[in-house]
Amino acid sequence: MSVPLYQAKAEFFRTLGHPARIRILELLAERDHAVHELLEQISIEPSNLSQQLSVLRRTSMVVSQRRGGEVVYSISVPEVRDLLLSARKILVARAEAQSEFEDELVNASE
Amino acid sequence: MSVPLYQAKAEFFRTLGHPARIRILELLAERDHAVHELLEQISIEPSNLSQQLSVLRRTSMVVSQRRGGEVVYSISVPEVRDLLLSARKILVARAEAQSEFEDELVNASE
DNA sequence: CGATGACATGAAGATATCTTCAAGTCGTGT
DNA sequence: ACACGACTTGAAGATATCTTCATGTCATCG
Repeated sequence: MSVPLYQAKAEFFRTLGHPARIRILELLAERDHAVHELLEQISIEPSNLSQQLSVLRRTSMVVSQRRGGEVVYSISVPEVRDLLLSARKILVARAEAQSEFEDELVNASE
Repeated sequence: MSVPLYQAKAEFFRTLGHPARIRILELLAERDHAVHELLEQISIEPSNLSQQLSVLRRTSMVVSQRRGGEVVYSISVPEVRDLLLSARKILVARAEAQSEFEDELVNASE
């Protein structure tokens, strides 16, 4: 392997590390979207969206195809869906742990 | 929720977006480690390791406890293990898809 | 053909993240 | 009390990432 696995993993996670890109992937996880459809859902400048799509393309997370006047994007790696779900679970678990801790502070009885 | 979920997710993935932090989490996924033990496995300056540990602490991915002369770190959210596994699977799938594509180019018969 | 809508690209300033260095804290053994 | 090992912290320069603006491409429609 040319690039160590842990470095590839880091790069992979880094491409997920942007709110717009997360939203894009979540929308594409539901169904394919044309760029102008994404634009309706995500409040971001068109050229910025294009940039974000280009980093997702570069890292092979999505693929695009021209369909008449529009360009349609789809998720290339369906497993990304599971990953987003895992992340959600962890965030929820972490949030709960956090609020338990706050509860302990409030009921300073334990 | 104060911060939209997709933004929290992005932050979460961003903290995974660094080779050293991935290595730390992988080591901690096996078992707890003292800082000097991590230092043996990861080629990085002590102060840099400390910085990376501090971002993992800040985002509640790990917790630390002093034990005598040393500081022992552990994973706070066990589900991180699954996440790293998912990531590995995706990377492998993506790598395979990539090499299939290269094969098609070579055997330009299809 | 010319105009228009839908996207992509390049460049540049603003912002965030990395890495390293110097200094500081906290226990332990002497 | 002192020195030393194990870590942490703050600051600063180097590097990477974001956002925006100006411009360019491509297909369709009149």
